[in-house]
Amino acid sequence: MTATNQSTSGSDNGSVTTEQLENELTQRFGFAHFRPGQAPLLQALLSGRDALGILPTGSGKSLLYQFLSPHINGLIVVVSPLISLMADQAGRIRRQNLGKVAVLNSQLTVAERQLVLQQLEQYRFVFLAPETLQQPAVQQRLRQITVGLLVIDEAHCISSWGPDFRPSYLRLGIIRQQIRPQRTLALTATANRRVRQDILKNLRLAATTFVYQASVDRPNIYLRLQTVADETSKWQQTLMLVGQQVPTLIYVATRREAEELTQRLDQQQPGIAAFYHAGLSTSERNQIQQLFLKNQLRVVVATSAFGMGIDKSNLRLVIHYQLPANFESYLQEIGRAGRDGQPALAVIFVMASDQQRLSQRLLRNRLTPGSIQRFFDHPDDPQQLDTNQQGILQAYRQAELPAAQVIAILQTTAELRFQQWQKFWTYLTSTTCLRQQLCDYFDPEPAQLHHSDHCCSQAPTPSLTTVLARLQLAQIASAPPAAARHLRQPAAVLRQLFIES
DNA sequence: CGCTTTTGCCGTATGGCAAAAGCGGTGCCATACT
Repeated sequence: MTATNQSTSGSDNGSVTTEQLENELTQRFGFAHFRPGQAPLLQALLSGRDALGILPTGSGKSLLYQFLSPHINGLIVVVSPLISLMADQAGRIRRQNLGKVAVLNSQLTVAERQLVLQQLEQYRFVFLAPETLQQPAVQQRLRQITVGLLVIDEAHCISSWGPDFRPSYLRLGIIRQQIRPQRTLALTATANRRVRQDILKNLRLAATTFVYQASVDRPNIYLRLQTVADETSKWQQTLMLVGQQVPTLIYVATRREAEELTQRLDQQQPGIAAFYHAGLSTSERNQIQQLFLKNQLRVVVATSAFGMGIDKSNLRLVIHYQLPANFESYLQEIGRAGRDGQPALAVIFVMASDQQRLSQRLLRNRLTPGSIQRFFDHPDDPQQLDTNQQGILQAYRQAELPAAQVIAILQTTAELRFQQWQKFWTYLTSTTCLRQQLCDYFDPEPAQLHHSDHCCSQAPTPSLTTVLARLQLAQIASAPPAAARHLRQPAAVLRQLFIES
């Protein structure tokens, strides 16, 4: 977690001190101190190096490129996975008057898009999706002008979405080499060693790239692994949790499950819950998000569609009613709790029957070597492929990859998904500390841990009721002032709560 | 992959049985329509 290999040549900014940076931070942004990782990443980038930053959710990743703006010649290009994320971040830059900003996506009319492209030099920041970056006209324009900084936001998408969902993510490295940015900054909240290597390799970043990995531990989130015998028991315990009357997010595996669980909750307490999945229209999704953010809706039952870019500070309870696919998803999803630094609870329910059900799901509906080959040989042959599968294969074909290589890529990805799931399952059914395991999985070096009951074998594990009684989630003020987000003592709060007398 | 649920048929009971179906989720972009 320390900055190493300070660059010594090729830059007039190479020797900027943390103190100088902090002065600038206070002057320009009004913060007294950097969050962990911000200063070393800025120093590396100012000295002309490329960088990869793995920083926890809500630790000020966008501040990095905002801060760098006056130190950089040329355009700052930010690659973002979601239109809503682009809109949020562009809006923030506009409100803070940090420079002229453009968003380049399908929400714009053809004329608007052409205008932005024509006047590209006049902007300070441009936000776009990897798909847009693939367009020849966009690439050509970016090659003509100076790109001072290329930012890849949510860079883990390269690894998690690239191979079998959004193949444009796999082409970022090639495009990067063509537009030749002066520096590149990749950012994410979750990346273990394999994902870090995936990101560096796919972006074609050099081995000298500065990598900063912060601890993934979120000490104010109490991790609870709850093994249940059957659906009835899971439902009853969920009712008890929902009875805490705090902002709650419930993750389920399917759209149908989200709707059914919402309906059952609604029968118990009408109006408290809504479901959220990608089958809803954009306006419905926005509406639910807004209600939830404004505390007018207490419970959201969601698929993995809910999360990225949603910044609700006072989420107190995240329930995994069904298991996520791997550690990465789990960490991302529980990470949405307690962003205000106040105590929060993450409960994950595990049933013995989950193992078979979920491994079967992963083994099913896969593209077989036969169907991939057939697609390449006879692209017009309408096989039993869904639109997503067709799109993926089409993209690989357009990238002029031979069928054999596509088969290998998709085979490896599928095997990896299965291994990730098995690994996650092993951990969920072991008796060692979940927090310890999360940190082992993500961190390069052991972090100082803040243990929850699950790991402390010397004491009997308290019941869920006891945990709830200690946490007193409902007593926590729902709307903390902005300053509370910089609070650095959640561990002390927890110690009072858990390590009593 | 193999287990559960639904369907279809029997032929007339409100079952019985076998065969067939069903079984994740994430979002850009385009283009063609009202």
